[in-house]
Amino acid sequence: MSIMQAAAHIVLSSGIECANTNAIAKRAGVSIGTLYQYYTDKDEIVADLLTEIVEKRQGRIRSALDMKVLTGSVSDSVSRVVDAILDSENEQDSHLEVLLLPLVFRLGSEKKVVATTEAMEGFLKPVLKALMVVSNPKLLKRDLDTVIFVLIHAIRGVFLGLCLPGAKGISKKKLKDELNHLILHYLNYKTGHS
Amino acid sequence: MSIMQAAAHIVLSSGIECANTNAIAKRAGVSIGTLYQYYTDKDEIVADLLTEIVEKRQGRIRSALDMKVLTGSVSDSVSRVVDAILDSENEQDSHLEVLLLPLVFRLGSEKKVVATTEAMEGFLKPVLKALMVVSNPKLLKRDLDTVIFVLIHAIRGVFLGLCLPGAKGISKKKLKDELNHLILHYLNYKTGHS
Amino acid sequence: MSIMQAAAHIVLSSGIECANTNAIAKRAGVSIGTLYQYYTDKDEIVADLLTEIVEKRQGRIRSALDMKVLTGSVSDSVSRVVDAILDSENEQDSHLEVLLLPLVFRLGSEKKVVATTEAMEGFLKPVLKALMVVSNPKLLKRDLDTVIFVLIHAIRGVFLGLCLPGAKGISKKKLKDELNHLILHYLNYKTGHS
Amino acid sequence: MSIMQAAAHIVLSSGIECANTNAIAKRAGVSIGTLYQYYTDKDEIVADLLTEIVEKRQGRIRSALDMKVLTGSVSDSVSRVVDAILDSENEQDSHLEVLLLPLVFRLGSEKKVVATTEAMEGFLKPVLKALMVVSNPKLLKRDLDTVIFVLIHAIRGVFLGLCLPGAKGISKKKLKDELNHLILHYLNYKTGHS
DNA sequence: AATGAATGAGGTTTCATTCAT
DNA sequence: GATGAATGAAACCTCATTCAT
Repeated sequence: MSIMQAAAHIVLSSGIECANTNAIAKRAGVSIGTLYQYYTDKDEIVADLLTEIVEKRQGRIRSALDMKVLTGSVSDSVSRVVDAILDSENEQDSHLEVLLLPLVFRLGSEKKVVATTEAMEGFLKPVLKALMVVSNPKLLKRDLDTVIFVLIHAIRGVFLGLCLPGAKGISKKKLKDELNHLILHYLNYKTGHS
Repeated sequence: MSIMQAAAHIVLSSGIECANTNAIAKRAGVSIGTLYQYYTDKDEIVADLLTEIVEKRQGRIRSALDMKVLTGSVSDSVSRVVDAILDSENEQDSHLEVLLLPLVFRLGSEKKVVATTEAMEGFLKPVLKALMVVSNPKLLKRDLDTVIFVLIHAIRGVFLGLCLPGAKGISKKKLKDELNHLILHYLNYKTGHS
Repeated sequence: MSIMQAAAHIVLSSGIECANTNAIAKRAGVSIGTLYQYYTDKDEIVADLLTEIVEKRQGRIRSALDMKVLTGSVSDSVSRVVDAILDSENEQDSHLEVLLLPLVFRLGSEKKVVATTEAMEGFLKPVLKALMVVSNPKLLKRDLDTVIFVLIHAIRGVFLGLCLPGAKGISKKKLKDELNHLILHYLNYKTGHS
Repeated sequence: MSIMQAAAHIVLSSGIECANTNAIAKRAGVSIGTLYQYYTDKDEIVADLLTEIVEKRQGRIRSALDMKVLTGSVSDSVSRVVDAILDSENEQDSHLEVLLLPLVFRLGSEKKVVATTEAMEGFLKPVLKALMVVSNPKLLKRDLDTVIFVLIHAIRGVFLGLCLPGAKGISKKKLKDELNHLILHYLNYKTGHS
């Protein structure tokens, strides 16, 4: 088991407070000395783990949109983005993300951290902006930055909410439908259900 | 300065990692012994701080809705809730909430923690449900629990997003407008702008 | 409840580690300040408690022997001493004594401590010595101090052993018989059973 | 100096209250961190120290009896046991035992503690029982468990008494003689002196 | 490269004791 | 006398990190 996997496993199964470097090394089956040859310090392990998760999701979103933005309808694009955000190859990645979030605030800015928010925002912003401007001229009357801020954080809130205790009974399929609904209506499009 | 205020101040100005019991006691101008006469352990300090913030907001929301839900229009109710959530007597409360959130996961459930999510959810859920059912029969065709889940976490996401670095340029007024817009359109109401 | 009783109660019911001054004061229904007006420090509380127990037992032994040593037989005297040691007005005194013993070693010698051993030894020694010399001339050939040392610590060992977990099934009556037997045979007297 | 030796040394020279983990580590010439890599907590140090002492004595008693119980006389067996209990390779072990005894009551039962009493009792009980039954049929009329209880705690009392302040003038040789005397007479055997 | 024993700064918590009211 | 909030020295223990092998 890699050091990264070991860290993820411990955080998920025992909580952040158990994820100390000695425990991670032990679980990874390497010595603590070896761990420190691959990572300069603990922060780097956390940062890398977070980065990995975020980049995985980013990749999914990117490939969901590639080449199809211009050709498909806005509604299709939105649907693909929602799928890409809510589907996770590794089911536990988003849970991990919530658990690691705290540590982001501890990480010095000089560290190579791609904070999850910024990552999501940084990537989605231009895509959404383009999408919106092109396809719905009415939006130009509103403040685009604010619209995007609301959109991104609303999506993100729902996404992270999935990992909280209150999300037990929620069906993923229904959630995707509603999220599509939310986005499209917010952008003044019609959807199937209403 | 009270222990609670001292804890809040340190978390906000220096980060969670600096908020150790000695530092809190020092900042509060009391001895460490005194601190431990008021709080049984560090977790309780965090829990109480979080509870305080959450309850303050809950109070605002509650009084924003009291007596006016039935008489006013849905659009007015939503607007009042949004105002209550985004306005903060103490400007820094929401920032603090984001910083403390992580620790909720560490806190044993036996502690008197009103986790922020649950608190918001627990209180808003019935209000929103009533509001929706009464005023928009079309919603009955959708799954109400999922709708509410999306609504709450979307609002919450935007609310918490305000404290992240990316929110610098966002005007609160515009944000409120957009959030109202988001909610009402999601619930199939019309608003002024679109 | 007096401070002394409170201390005894806590030690017996919750162990020495729970018997701190604050807990004792609380249980006694007085403030910690009041406690410190009656006792100069914690050691004095322990010392007084121990002294109380020891003196109570000493009183029992003394009155058991008073006036009857010269008139009765050795066997009767021994029997009375054994009774006096093993019977306890307060059943829990000896248990308390074992639990407090540790603290004796902590107590500075300048404190008014009558250590249990010394107390028992100091009082029994002359009595036993007189008894022995008078009634069994053969003993003079042995080293009286050693004989008494063995006797006292053997009795004391059995007495304290009563409070240890292994003593559950032991009947007090049988124990007294055997202890009488032990002592008398050791001093070369005959008893009823053998 | 090993951690164990350091702990023993401090307890003997300065008392239990000075035997804190920092002092032990310092005396042992290791860091406090190292100490905690070998022992999970302070209780374990005490428990191990006690266990070590008890097992050392147990070993002596065991080897004193091995193979010779059946062939030799009862009087020889008793004499060997007494020697094994009172002789100590390390002169200070029994003193240490008395000082540590108190702490046994504090130690959770889940700890690997072989409490001295139980250890002594657990081992001596069957040996003594066998010895008695085989060699003195008269004893069967008495309650064997009580007899053994008295014997063990009497021996133990004398043994531990050796470490108390009152034992200064006692010669070990004379003491052994008297203890043999005590035991054999208690079991209705005759010895040389009387 | 890999190891893991050793480190020690620093965190949390306890509790005997004081002293202003 | 009585009170009890406040004190702070000192205990226990953790864990990120180093470095000799």
